[in-house]
Amino acid sequence: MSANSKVVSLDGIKVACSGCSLTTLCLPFGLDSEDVERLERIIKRNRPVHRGQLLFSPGEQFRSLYVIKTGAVKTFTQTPAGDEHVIGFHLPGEMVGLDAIQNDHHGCFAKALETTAVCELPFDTLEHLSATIPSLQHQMLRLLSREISVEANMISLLNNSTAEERLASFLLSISDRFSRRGFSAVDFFLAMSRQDIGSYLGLALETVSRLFTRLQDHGILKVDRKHVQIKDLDKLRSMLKHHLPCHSTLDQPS
Amino acid sequence: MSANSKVVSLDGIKVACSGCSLTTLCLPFGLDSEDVERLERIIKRNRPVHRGQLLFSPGEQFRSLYVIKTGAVKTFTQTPAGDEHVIGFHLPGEMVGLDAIQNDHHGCFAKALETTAVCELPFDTLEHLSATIPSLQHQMLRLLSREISVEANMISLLNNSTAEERLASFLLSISDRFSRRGFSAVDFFLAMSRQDIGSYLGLALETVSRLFTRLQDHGILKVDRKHVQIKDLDKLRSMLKHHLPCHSTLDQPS
DNA sequence: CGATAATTTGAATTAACTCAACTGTTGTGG
DNA sequence: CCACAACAGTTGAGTTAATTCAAATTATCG
Repeated sequence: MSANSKVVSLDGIKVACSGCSLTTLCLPFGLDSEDVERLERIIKRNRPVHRGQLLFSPGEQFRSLYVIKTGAVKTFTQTPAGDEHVIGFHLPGEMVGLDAIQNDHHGCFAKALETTAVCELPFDTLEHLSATIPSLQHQMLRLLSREISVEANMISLLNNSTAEERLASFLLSISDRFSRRGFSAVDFFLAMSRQDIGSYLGLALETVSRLFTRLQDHGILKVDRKHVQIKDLDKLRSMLKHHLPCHSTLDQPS
Repeated sequence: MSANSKVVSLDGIKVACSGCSLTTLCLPFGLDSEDVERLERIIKRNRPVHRGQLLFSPGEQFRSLYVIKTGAVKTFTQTPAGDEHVIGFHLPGEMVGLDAIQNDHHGCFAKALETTAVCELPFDTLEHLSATIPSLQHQMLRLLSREISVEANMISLLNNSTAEERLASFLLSISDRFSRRGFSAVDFFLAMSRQDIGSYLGLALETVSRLFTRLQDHGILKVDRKHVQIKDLDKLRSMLKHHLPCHSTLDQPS
């Protein structure tokens, strides 16, 4: 609502992708330093988004893609009754808003789960730049394609897995994404509530809670509210080895 | 396996997007006639794919995207135990293989459900062409983005709907896609088996069968094996009005 | 025409859900 | 700074939608 007038000082400040720890996980991947510089120039630095604040809402005109720099964001829809349906969680290095390219309008909410810094990429400018930087165009297509693969995997998980396998898969995904960022793969804080996890995995929040307890009883996890420690990563992994596809396309770098 | 040597006569034959009834549903949408001509020149005409034949398999090098011209294709993965997990069904005007851009390798099988004609788009050439035709680049991004939206909708469906709502949604999707192609929205043949539908919707094949019977008993459908007639479209639609998101992004043209 | 595969239908089972009560945590205003 | 309200999480008990297993029936294809 309120305009950016109070933070003009931040506007136009050059964003340094080149110095960013996310550079190999993010859009600049595969670009040479000159092209990264051209990309940097179109990125808007935004003021941090605080817990509970929205990046965008359904129906809003699509102008920009957002890359999470720090923090965490959930995307979700809402029913007329007011129930939230969580679509996904977005961690540093991950892009939000890709579904809106389709028809120029956002189709979901994006809400910060904690204080979050984002890079804003005005899409029309990004598209123009893509046409002149082949590796950027390629990287854009890869990112979209990757999102399709990730979602296809999610569909497969929802179709073919028990509640326990879903939670195991979720925790391994979070673990993997944290570890790529250089954080611990076995000790982290979840930014989202049990309700959010349940909504995302198609489970009742009570089921999620019970599963955390059960995994802790089995010595696989140590759970203290949002603080999760994986005590037996191999056992957690073995929980979803069963009906996994032969050729898994996931877990490819960048 | 066998090379194209027996059908060289078909190779290099110009594919006429301009005369194709799918042109407004397909990649050429939004391109002017000159650009459509440039696109046509890179499309390979392939010999028809017969029922049961594969377009590609997991692990195979990604070279081309495919657009279904006529017929139907299912994409699926396979577990070590040999169980199929259906990811999606692809009807005329729809593209297959978008998930493989990500890492240059296919991650699933694509199998013809009936005799199917496809347009093959060599991806590296398509990418080069995109860089010089802004509207083609835009259309590519839109197509990928659309796929993301469709999959997000599927995730929401699997997370929040009963078996009955899933089947209703599936039938309405098929109906919609047929009607866009100029075919009847209320009278069509399903190319896929009950097993395939069940796998796609995360249901046991017996459940799918029972639901068809129940919808027929309620006067909503007339089902004779693969032949489905929708007798009460409004009632079918009302079955999934309940926990639908407020702002649905789906059902946008092209 | 016969064999194999696909579909339908029935009966019993179960994983996850809903409802409900309770506990612990967090943040806010007096 | 504490009290209390609102929220988030845990645990228990009973219910149910969809499953699995089983059997019968109907297509389809060589």
